[in-house]
Amino acid sequence: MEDRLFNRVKELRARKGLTQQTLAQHAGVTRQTIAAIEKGDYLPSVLLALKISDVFDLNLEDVFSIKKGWE
Amino acid sequence: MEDRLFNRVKELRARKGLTQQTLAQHAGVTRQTIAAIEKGDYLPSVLLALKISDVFDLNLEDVFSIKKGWE
DNA sequence: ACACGATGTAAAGAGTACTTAACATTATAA
DNA sequence: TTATAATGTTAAGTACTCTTTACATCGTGT
Repeated sequence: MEDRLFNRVKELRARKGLTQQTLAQHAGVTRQTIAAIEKGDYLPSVLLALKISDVFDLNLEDVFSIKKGWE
Repeated sequence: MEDRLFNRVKELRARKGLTQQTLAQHAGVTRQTIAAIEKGDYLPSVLLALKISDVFDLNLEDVFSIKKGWE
């Protein structure tokens, strides 16, 4: 049993017309960090996930969600 | 400007009558990890924060929240 | 053709989340 | 007293988040 985390950062960012750069600045991280999260390279910390959700004016659960799966 | 994260894990766990051990099992981590989070030693990942919130049947924001500060 | 903004991607290093293992204290119960 | 469950705490090690630097591609505009 392995849980994965899905996020809608790329979609929501595009919907708001934000560049990776500006989202990164608002969240206090680098552009590469945003790119890596969108790509699914790794999961953000709670702090960063909360900041990103703040930028989108959404609850964290609306941006990041657990998908339970097997193996 | 430095942001900190506060959590109500210890309070909510006590309210539910859960031990660190059982909460840890439900969240898929060790007892020491729960203890460290309650103590404020470090911040959990989003995945773990979501799992813990799940155990309490609460939104993540009701368990973990950013406190913005200066210096 | 040339420049520029946005994105994709990769690698090295710093810092941190989490595990495992250990030992200690306290409270409750047999 | 002896045992057992719950918690506090620490240390070493592994895995991962995030930064910095760098180079490449694509699309738009001049």
